[in-house]
Amino acid sequence: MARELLEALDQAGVRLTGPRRELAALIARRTGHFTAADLLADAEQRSLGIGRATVFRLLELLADQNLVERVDLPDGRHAYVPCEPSHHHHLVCVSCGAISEVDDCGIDAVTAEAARRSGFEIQSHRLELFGRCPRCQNAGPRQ
Amino acid sequence: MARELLEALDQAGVRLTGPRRELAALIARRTGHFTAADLLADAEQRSLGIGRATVFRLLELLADQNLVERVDLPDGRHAYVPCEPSHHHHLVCVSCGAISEVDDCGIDAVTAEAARRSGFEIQSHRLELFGRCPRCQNAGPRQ
DNA sequence: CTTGTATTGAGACTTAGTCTCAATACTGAT
DNA sequence: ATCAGTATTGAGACTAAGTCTCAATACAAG
Repeated sequence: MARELLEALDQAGVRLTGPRRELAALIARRTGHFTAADLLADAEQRSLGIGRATVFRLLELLADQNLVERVDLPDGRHAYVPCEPSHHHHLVCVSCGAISEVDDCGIDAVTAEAARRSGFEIQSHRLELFGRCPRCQNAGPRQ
Repeated sequence: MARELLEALDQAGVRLTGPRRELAALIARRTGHFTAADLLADAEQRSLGIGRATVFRLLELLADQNLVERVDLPDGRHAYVPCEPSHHHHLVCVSCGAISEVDDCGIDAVTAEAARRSGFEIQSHRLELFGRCPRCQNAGPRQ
């Protein structure tokens, strides 16, 4: 998966540098969502000597490329989720942080209806679903 | 509208203090969304001597009471929107910041379908729509 | 009025993110 | 292979966003 990220970056015409390869590997081995701080901590723990700015810069690059999506958690923090470049939405598990992707399955009708009612010209939308993944449901009763 | 906010706070059993009255008035005279920093700037401009902490504390109170909703702007900033306490979503004008509320109009079906496909037990969701309001559309071509 | 307690402002502190700049290291051309 | 030009880098200063503490204040119930 790190390979996919790197290939996509290559496609985008940016240099495949050491820090970028290392960060791609760190992102690949993460499960679920993570914050910039998480990634930074991973890098520091391994003494990779990667600066804060580099982490933010890479995340921005990946987000521009739609290889990673920014998610706003219910508590207001910003997290990132590695994902397919096509348009879709995320289901976020509030217990373990696992992420599942869902395609549009009907949202377009909702946005069209909202546009009709309000007169707005809708340019983009963001839908985030929060709940518990199947594993956490099995693992025990609601925390 | 400031009155409504204050009444609701009173209902909630908190004290109706000077700073809270003043901030409620400032919120009431705002149109569209605003950030904590905006409110703080309003207060400072009028030399109300209201501290930063007080502003954040009131916003949190209002959010708990669903009198104000937190919106994550596309650029990642956090904003607040005064609104009805019932569940609904917001249309945000990216030109002027105007806000329009839309009720669910079909989202529940979408979340139910997503739950069915993924196995998640969905607890909450957040939908934000971004575009241009009718006024900005008339005001001129896309910026 | 008085009194108990919620609320306050100040400002230190933490966390998130941006910016600058000289040093480094890719990469395509030779 | 090596070279040269330039994108990228890390360090750390900086800004912005938000939280926390604590002594002082002010609300509101009696």
